Amino acid sequence: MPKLSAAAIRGKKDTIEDAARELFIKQGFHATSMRDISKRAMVSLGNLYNYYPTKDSIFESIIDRYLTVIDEQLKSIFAEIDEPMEPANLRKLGANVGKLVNEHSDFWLLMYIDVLEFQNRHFRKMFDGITDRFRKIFGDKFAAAEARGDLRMGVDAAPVFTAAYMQFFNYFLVEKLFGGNRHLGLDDEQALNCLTKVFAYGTLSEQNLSRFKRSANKSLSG
Amino acid sequence: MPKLSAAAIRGKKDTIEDAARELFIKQGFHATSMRDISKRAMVSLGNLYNYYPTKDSIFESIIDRYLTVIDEQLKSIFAEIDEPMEPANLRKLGANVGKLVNEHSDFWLLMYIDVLEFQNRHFRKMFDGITDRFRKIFGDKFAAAEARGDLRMGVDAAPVFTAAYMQFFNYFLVEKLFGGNRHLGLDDEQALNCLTKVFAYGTLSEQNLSRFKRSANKSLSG
DNA sequence: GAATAAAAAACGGACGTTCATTTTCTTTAT
DNA sequence: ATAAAGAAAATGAACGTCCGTTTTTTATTC
Repeated sequence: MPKLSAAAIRGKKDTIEDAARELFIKQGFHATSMRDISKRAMVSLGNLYNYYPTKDSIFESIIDRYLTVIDEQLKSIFAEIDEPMEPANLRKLGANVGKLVNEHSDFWLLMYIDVLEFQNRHFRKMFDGITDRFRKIFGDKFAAAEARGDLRMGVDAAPVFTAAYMQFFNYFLVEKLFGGNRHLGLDDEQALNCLTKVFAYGTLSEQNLSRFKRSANKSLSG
Repeated sequence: MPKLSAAAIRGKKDTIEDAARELFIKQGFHATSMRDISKRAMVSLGNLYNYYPTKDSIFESIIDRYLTVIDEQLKSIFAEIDEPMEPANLRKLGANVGKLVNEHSDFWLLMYIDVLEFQNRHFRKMFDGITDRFRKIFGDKFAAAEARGDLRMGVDAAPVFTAAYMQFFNYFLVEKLFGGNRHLGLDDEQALNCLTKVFAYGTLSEQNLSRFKRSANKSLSG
């Protein structure tokens, strides 16, 4: 047999990793055997070891690829935010985070596997120094908003923006994975409105708020 | 041998469950064997089955007992809140939640085990309908605050209080279990102040805020 | 037929659970 | 007072199965 093309190898790895991911998510890492993976991927048990040296490495490979996908999506989410503390933008952030959580809930389950079985080795970077990262992305916007007097006196926008980001994340994760069906007593749209309002009123200066109240209040009911 | 007293049985179960809990948390449920548990609890392998019919039942027993402990602590945390939307009380809520998370981080790891390996069967009740529960506890307080004009027009206090509760929880969980060291760029005290401020300014009416600003602003710097 | 991929078989060990056996301690009989 | 009896608790070897991985064999393509 001739050597497989890089594309063919990548394709086969994809089918193996798809199968493994589905099983890891459904029943956990330790409860999933290499035989389970080989059956679902329709590959012989021994052949798995032509592609991965160990079972752990399959998990790591899945995470590595997924992390880059999520990173890209996050980047594009942040890219469309021109004025981070503006209510409409906060709400859009929340909606996009919701989409990210719901469309890739697998990924977040893998994160919990990582917390439990690998001491969160692969996912640490998701949260470590996250406020500083936001400061790098939006630092000038934060400063400009402060200079314009958009923010209340003494408010540092970076941790508040981070808190909003985390709150949106946590809201949708609880909804999706922890069985908190409508745990805020609101549907997703209303919850987004409610949270957006809290963070808007929580940080914006009164002059800015009155402007916001006139222009957008009706669209954030609930 | 005569029958063991109920207290003796309970004592032995405690030592078994303590050992099992430590192992489950350190290395996960599936990675922990009955032999591991028997060794750490200094009980013979076979004897475990005089106290528990299966390995799963040990896990369930641990969770059941822990859930009641946490429930009690939560109850006492809520009991000392007389005015739920008042900033000082929100901050105290946050501090108490932080204590709960840090002193019982084991428990929350068990929750992630439950999410992954038992479809969150045992923990669902933690979040299901949580806003309604807060409405039952604080409903009259919420109504009174609204009647007094403490809240901004159109603000429903229940979901906001829930959001604050969840935010505090999430903040400390990320700090403790997900390796987000100072992920808001602040220490715990400053983070509590920052989050409290957001939720206070996010919900309180302007007349109430100016009162609050005069009296307590200096104590919530950061 | 040389080289590589795929499949199958085999390996040593660990798993959850069962069970025959031994130990422990109260109760009863002497 | 002490020994025998008996019931419950504790033990650890044994069972059958499955695990991750390695090795051997077979199939495929040039």
